[in-house]
Amino acid sequence: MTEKKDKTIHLVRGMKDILPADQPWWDFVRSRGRDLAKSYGYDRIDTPMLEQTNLFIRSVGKGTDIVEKEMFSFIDQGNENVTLRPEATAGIVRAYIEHGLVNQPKPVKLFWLGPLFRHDRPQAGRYRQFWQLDYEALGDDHPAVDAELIMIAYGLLKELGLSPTVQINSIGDEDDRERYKKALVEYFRPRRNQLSEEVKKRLQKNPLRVLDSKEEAVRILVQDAPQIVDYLSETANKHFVKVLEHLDELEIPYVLNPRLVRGLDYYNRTVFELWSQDDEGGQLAFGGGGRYDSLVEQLGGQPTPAAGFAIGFERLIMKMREANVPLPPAHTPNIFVAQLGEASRKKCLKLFEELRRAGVYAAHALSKDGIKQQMEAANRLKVKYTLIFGQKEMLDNTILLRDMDNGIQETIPFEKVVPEVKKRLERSALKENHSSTSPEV
RNA sequence: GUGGCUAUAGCACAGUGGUUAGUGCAUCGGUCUGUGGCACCGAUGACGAGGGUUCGAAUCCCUCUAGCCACCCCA
Repeated sequence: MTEKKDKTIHLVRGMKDILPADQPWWDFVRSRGRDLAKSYGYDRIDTPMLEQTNLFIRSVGKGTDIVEKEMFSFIDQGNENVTLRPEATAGIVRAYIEHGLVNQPKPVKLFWLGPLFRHDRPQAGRYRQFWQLDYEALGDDHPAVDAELIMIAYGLLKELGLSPTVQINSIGDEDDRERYKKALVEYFRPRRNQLSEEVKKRLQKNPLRVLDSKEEAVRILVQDAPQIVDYLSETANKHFVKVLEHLDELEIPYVLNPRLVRGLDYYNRTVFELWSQDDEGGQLAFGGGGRYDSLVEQLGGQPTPAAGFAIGFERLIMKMREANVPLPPAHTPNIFVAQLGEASRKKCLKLFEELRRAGVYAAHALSKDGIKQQMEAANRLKVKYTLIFGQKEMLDNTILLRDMDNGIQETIPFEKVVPEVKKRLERSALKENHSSTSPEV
């Protein structure tokens, strides 16, 4: 507890600032997500960060790690047990029920985007506050819905410059899963001594999760274990086949992964994940989703089939950076207003504002005195033109327009500066569109 | 939640018991109150925190904190 350092306030563990330099990546992902939502007819919905704790216990599932040890939960001043949302679907479904969205034409397609909270151990690409975007389609049990969601998720990642693999499986309906779980437990019973305590516990609590264990011994055993696809009812099986047929038609490559299960209890039938191929062969999930046909009813709504997926921002952006994915061109100022002397400074702030109102993206450095420093600033901003307004120009009622590429300067009447600048910028923008073949950076 | 590794300016690094902790980039200023990219000069700014060993600690030891890696899990 010393004087200086310990008073420094710092980031809470697992939290992250998204600095101006990071924003282009985030903007890119967010805007692509939003654009796609629009073009597929998914309407934006926002839900609060804080929900009743029970919402997640009832949806995500009591036995899951998320609920058991990762939720930021607390009792508020009104003695209510609340939780910072650890995932998005539960809140969306709650809103769907609470506001009667059930009365809208089906499927009700929703797009969601925001921060989530899980008290996990932080690691690269894993934070305690992290962002996801979600697409959810409620009220339609047709396999085409599943396929469309996969198409969107896959397409979004492709548009962001990545090449994901689609991992897909069906975990059937509840009866199917019950029969399968029994078979699985039976398969492992004679092999119990090869299992760690951890896996044994999981086998009891949530047998499906044994399938995606990373323990070498378990992985080997799992290879010969019964597969859930063999336990699907006829309807569930048909559903799955139709989803796959759609994907074939769409020419979306996928990997049938009989060991794919998801960490939340509410899923049934189709489950899928989108993986990046890591150099070392390790897999990293960008996101995933699936059907959750009983969740709405479970949370007190009418029986409503539904499906959705979520994609996490942090890993996505991490991989995009690694892959040097080109970002859309940044919106930067294209003209700089430089002044010399007190009187000119006053005029220049006004001029800057007039340019802005006329739709010209201008910049200035009014606090600087030297012309040199202002030119430096203009250069750094990579503006096309710099306007120079000093004593001489003020007397003549003119202004200098300097082309920053070739250094050519022209004197133009002060009153005409705004339309003149506009005209020139428009002309050079046109020229660039015609000549430039690659939209760099 | 478990185990391991790491922690030096905004960033990338050097310094492994001995003056005032260096370098590059970045930032600010000067050479140069009328012109940017170059050059030169200068300035700002750091040993994660606390304790211990020692004449002396960025360096060795302990504790805490944080990050990273592998688990766990997931996004």
